[in-house]
Amino acid sequence: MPRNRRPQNREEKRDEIVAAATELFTGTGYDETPMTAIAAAAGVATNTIYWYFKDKDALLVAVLDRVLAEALADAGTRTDEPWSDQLLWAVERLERYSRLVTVVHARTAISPVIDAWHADFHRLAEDMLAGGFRSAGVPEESLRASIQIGVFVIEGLLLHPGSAESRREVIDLLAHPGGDRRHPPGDRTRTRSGG
Amino acid sequence: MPRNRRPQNREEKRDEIVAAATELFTGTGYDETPMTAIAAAAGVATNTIYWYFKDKDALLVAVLDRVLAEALADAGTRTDEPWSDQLLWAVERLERYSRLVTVVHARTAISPVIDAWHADFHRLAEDMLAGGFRSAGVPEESLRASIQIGVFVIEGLLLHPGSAESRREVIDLLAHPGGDRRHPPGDRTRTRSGG
DNA sequence: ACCTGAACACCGTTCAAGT
DNA sequence: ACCTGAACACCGTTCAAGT
Repeated sequence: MPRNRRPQNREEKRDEIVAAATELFTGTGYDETPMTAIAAAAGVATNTIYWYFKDKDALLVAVLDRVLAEALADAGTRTDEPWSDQLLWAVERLERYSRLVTVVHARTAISPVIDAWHADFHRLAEDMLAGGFRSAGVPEESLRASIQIGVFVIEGLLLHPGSAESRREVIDLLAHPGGDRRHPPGDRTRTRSGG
Repeated sequence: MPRNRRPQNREEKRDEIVAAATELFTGTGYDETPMTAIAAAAGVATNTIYWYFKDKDALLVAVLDRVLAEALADAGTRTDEPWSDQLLWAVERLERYSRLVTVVHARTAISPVIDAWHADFHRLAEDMLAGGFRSAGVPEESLRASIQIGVFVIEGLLLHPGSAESRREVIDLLAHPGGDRRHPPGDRTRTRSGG
């Protein structure tokens, strides 16, 4: 009996469970998918899931990690595009996970693992936004607030999926708060300064 | 037997149930409070709640209506203050309901009543923000996007309660996106807008 | 180590029965 | 019309028992 056959199967079966949970959590919803459904989709007995994961929240964390890693890998190929295009792409890329966004917020209040993941994710998002805003010329004094607004706007767009047009409008305004540097929808002068 | 004694008691008991649910939903959480706890707090049998409300979601809607009506009544006394102060006040006033905000988002996907309430609420918030942004001199062309950003930022502040300082920063930047009209960091005196 | 059938505790909701 | 005790269906999790 080879020593390392089991461990390999273990990885595979774990992945199958996470894959099934990802599909069900994003498509049907976390509260709406019983553990029995995940088990059935993965082809194991319900309680087998508890061999691989402490509880349903731990499984959710595995799903979140998986989904985030994929998205980051995709994003890696786009770092040379303009700032607002990257933002727009990220929002559209993540929109399919809007149910995960809401459930993370809902469970943050009660599940320490989800809370920790949520905090980590915010740190990551803030770091990425900091780079973008700096490159867009946002002054250092308003950088922190701009980042916060950026995070909230992105979350908002994910939570309330709307038309492509309004998405573009919102991202443009977010990425170039001064009003300049905008790609002209039909060129226009910007109305700045108090009056 | 007086004809109208019963209806009066009915109102009262309904109110007691809603009051108990409000306290428990905001303090403990929606998913975390069983119907039995609400019934116990209101002094009725569990299934009596179902005489007054179709189901738990309908009770949640009653809670939301109650809480929103109170907040709007409070807000009515503040309409003469400057725009960004009103915004800040609203956020701080609503912060105690952050658990309601998350549960509304979570249940919007599955409960038609909650979905309808949520849509109504967004319309209301957008109307109020439209007035504020217009008075702050936001140009008509970027008004729609500004309103959306405003809604997202307010929701974000409610979902992620932070320090008073960062709250103020974010609201200031949101209310005066041009960058002018801001109170200088050291100085506490407010530059009254409009002039 | 890995997997399972059966049971447990809990919860939203319903029902038949009372006044 | 209003209220209730008891039951039902469902779900996350655990346990004792298997390999």
